[in-house]
Amino acid sequence: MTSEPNLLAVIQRQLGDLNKSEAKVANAILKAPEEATRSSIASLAAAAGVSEPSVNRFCKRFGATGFPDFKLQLATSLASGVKYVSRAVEFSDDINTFPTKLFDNAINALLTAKEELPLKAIARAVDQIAQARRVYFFGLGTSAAVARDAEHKFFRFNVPVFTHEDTLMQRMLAASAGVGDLFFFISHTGRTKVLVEAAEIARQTEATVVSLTAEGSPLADKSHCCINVKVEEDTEQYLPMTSRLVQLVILDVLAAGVTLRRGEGFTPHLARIKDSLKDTRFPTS
Amino acid sequence: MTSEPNLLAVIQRQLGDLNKSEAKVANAILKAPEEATRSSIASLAAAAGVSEPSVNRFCKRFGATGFPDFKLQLATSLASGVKYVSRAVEFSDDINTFPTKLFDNAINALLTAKEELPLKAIARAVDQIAQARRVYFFGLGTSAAVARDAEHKFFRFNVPVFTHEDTLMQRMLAASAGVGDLFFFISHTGRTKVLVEAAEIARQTEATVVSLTAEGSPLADKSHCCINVKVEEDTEQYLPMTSRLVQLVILDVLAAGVTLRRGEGFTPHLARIKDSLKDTRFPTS
DNA sequence: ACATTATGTAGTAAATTTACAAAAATACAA
DNA sequence: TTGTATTTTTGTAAATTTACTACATAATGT
Repeated sequence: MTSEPNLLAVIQRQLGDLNKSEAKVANAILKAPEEATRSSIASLAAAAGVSEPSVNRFCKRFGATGFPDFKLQLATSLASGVKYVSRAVEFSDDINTFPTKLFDNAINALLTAKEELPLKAIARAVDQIAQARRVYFFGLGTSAAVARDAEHKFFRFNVPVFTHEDTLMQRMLAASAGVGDLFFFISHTGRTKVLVEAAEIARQTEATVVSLTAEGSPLADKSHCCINVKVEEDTEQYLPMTSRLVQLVILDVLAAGVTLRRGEGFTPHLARIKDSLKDTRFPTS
Repeated sequence: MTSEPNLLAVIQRQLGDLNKSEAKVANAILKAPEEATRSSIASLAAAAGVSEPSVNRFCKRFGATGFPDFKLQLATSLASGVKYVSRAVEFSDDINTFPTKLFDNAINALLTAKEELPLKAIARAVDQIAQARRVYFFGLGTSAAVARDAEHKFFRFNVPVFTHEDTLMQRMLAASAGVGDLFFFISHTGRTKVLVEAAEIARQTEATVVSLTAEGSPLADKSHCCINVKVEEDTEQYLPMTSRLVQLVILDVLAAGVTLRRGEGFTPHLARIKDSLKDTRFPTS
């Protein structure tokens, strides 16, 4: 049972490839998914305006053994929380629809990423970060914000952490690197020239190069270790929204991995950092 | 249909109050719940060593209209039950468990946030951002990274956008603000003194103050419009992980809202920005 | 006009539910 | 205790609903 993260999303995506009566069934289900899980094949067929075998064929097309199995998958999919499915926000959307769409997209991206986590690469990156004497997080554009977030997270491990958005600084630091230095490149596409060049320069030193980017990209090729993020970003969308969320959570995973590596004795150190912020805040009333 | 949070737990609890054959059914289900959702009433009856009507009576006892309805509830319960339990990472976790935990926590946070989206506040913030002549995103620590991300997103709207991590710059900019300026403060706690003070200073001018922070916090009190984010961050955890994800998606929502406000004619402008990046990338092979 | 695909009809098999009867358990009096 | 009445539990068998299969017809494309 290859349970998809979201059956409704799959149906929505394939809408175009369906023939007439299958499309009718699809629309009936998308219109009232909850109800579909409680219907008999006869009532769903009536609701869609097709015959019962058409419904049955529809179910088999989507990998179910039959109608009851399909209902089960649908119910499971609905229970996971993401109800509505949208590719992109449309200009016809209003305040009641587009926020939900964006949240659903984000949730879907994380669900998908969770299924295909590159655990070996993650474990290896944790090793390398834990051993590093110095860690540089480099990214540009949206990924620069991710790098900044990583800096805030990782500096707590007593390892000097640096971030630079300045590409010249990135090159110079890469050029002067040595043993114990780790360069962590963050890029959605893995094709940004200046970043790939910086990775190339770093790679010519004794430093370690780790990247959080797309598999098979130029940046991935330059890295000792590449954490592959497969996020199908809607290309019509002009802003990389979901991929950076996945990147952030993967950095959380790396941070947690390093913490676990440090062992329980490290907890007081983290607590001390937290306490140091106490005086900068208004007390809770 | 008052679907219980976890049907298996309910069955377990009532085990003592059941009569012989019902108990047999209960045990069969508890032993292999997943399988039960896929069984027919005949096979489950056989597995439990009882007659088919006994299984049917069992189902009705637990609030279902019949066997199929029961299977549906069970499947729903199994699918959602696992996900809604967010657990902290333990020192006994290993590479196979803690990444999933962190992803589940992130997904849960987004699911919860989605349910309680403050749509009115969001709509209002979109209005205000769309009207602003200048927008400042201010945050500190982790929220500074969020602010940086927001900057990358919002500068595409032909509205001058600024971010500053420097608290003195934040104060000075706040002090010299005027009509048409919008200050957007990002803070998980809403209690960071320097940020609240900057908000207070901005508030004394003609500028608009919007915040993405906790309801009822000092920062929220200083704002014209507060987008309330209710994320129950694990207080034992030393890093605010999930709240910033929710903040980021809400900023995506605001950006999308502004785009929709700009109308369809604005799309070419966004495309132009995207195209401008083309030459900085290695072409896809 | 033929081949292919799509869809529906009707019959069949399977699954579920109901009605009812038998069996077991319980209560109570002698 | 023991036997009997009563209630509860359980199973059998039939009725009903539901889902599936085989085949025929319609639509589509070549």
